[in-house]
Amino acid sequence: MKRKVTLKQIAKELDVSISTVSKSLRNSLEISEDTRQKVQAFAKLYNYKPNNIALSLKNKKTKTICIIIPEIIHHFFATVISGVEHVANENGYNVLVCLSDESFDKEVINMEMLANGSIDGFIMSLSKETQLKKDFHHITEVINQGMPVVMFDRVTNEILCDKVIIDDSLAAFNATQHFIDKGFKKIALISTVDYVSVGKLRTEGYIKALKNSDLKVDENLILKIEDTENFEDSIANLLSNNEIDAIFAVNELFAVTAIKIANKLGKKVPDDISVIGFTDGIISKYSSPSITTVSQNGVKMGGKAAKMLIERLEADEEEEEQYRTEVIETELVERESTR
Amino acid sequence: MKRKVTLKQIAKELDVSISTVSKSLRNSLEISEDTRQKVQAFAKLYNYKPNNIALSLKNKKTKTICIIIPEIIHHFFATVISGVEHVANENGYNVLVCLSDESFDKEVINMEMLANGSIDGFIMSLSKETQLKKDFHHITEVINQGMPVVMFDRVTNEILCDKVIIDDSLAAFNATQHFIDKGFKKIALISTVDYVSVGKLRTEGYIKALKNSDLKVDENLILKIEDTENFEDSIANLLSNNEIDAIFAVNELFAVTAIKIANKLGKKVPDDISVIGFTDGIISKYSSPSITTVSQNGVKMGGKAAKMLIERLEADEEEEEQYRTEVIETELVERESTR
DNA sequence: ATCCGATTCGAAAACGTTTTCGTGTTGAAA
DNA sequence: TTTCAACACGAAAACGTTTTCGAATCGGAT
Repeated sequence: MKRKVTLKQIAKELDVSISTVSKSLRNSLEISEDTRQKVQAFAKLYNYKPNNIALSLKNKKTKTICIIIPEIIHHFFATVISGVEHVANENGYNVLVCLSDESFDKEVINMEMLANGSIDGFIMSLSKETQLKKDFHHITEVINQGMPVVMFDRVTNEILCDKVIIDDSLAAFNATQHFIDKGFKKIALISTVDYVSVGKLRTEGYIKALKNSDLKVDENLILKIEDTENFEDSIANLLSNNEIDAIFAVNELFAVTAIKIANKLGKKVPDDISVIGFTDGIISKYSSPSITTVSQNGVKMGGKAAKMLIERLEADEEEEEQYRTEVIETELVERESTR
Repeated sequence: MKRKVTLKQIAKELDVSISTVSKSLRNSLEISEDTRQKVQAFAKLYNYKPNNIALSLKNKKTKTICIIIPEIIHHFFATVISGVEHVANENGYNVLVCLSDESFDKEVINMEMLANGSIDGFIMSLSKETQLKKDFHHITEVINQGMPVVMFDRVTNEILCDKVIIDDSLAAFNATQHFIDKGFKKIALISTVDYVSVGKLRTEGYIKALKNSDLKVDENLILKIEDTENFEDSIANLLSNNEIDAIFAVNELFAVTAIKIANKLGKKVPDDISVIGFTDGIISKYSSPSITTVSQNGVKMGGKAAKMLIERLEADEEEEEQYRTEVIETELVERESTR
């Protein structure tokens, strides 16, 4: 086992100074051709690689960014990481992944733990608990220390920073409008409780579309699911309403579960009921019938977020103070669950 | 914006030495009660947190581990990360995620880039290309430098290190045996090409089960899918054989696709054909019919891998040279795709 | 007054870099 | 021979810690 070789060791071995070794390896003209060659050959032989930690300490840059997400088992978040990772890698950055598990405390601990020089910046999506508590002091603190933060998907207006979002309201509006255009009359909504920002926005879009077409907004057709809830029963209850001819669900899970329960209740999808989901993930693609869905391009979102963060990191120091909010386009992917 | 405060600044401000500040904060008895209080109060006021990079340099420990996986959009790998992250966090470690994208080069680059002090150890699953090339020099090199590596799932015998695997062969054997026990005669296999280690092992288990029950191994019932292939047609071709009454697929995707194609060909699952998949992921759970599958507990695998790595990191220096291979149990989860 | 032990603190090294600045040597020009 | 630039290299600081060791001060005991 040969330990990593350092500048000091090379210097000692070749009987020159550390500075000479360093300069030689960076091909400084200050050093004679002879010495440079000698040092470089020796370094190559011993497979010298500069110690990243030492460099980080010196440069005050770690070339590492951290992404904090509520859950990784969510396909959407996995795609976001993928996008972040690729853009980061292209720019010579590494990606530290932290999971908040939808917990406020874990989010805070993670941020505080890493804000001490370990990383250069954050990309994050708020945990449900944080959204519920509306306590963002940990984020403000980090930003005040001069560390850039980019929020995506689950964001808040209370923090000023770069953001990457989709227009949840518009996307929901379009999905609902799609139903309306096809002549559906009783369009149900399966959403989350309102403190989840995206759930709220999607609900708003749904309502706006209905109102826009002078359709009645029927509270009985709107189901808002609590996080801890066993939602199968709630959905079954909703679907016992035989008038419903279309369902807009704010995520994949709700959509596929609705289809499953509809089947159990003897209703065929899409013949008796049409279903549109949200988030174009694995489930929508591979369930049968495959599910028409609002596609939310996670890879693109992550890539954009990483790009914004890195640009800010490499900007000439506080030059552009302007924060931007990028909107990623969504698209309705039509599949078998609608007719 | 207030920048991070350092020991030096505190020392200057309070007109004591850096050492005194450091010791005070660590509550050393060497320092008088008075001074300690004063320093601690000041540090708290200015929200002092030691710089992690400086600590890493000093301690030669980063408290960061890296997990290299081929793909993150794979639900299984996402669950593994989840397991790794949680165990790591419990032990005060952070997790750096690297994606090889199934590419040998990216795997090598990632490892070389991080083996220079950035992290304390690796957890990894081989990329397909690496398995194909059988070139593991980058891994040996890292291990030779004294950096521990734990491999999981896609491992190789050519590297000596800790490993976490499932008994792929046994799991496939059991799945196939399950079919045999139920009286199925024409059991098809949808596998990957042999250089993917798990594909090969699962194929072996399938064959072993058949032979064990004196059933003929019919090459026409075995489909080995190339990575780049458009496999839908191949599966359709396989299923045109009307004798087939059961299918064992080595992953979720093959299983769900087989079901879809069977449906198109007018065959009902499970009435006409039973299907067992591999990897208990989202697809198996939420497709209809839901898919009977060999459950491979990714969270447990990741957790175990992280535990093994951390134990080795914190062992009293080269004490236990013994490498271990842990086998995570699999389990057949029966759902609607089998009768 | 002297000595000794305890108490309290600071200087400095160490981790591995990069970079600035200074210094010594060489050669050629005066 | 002197002078000066060019050349080649080294010392040291800096990044932010921790820790070892030495030193100063003080009180009490002799």
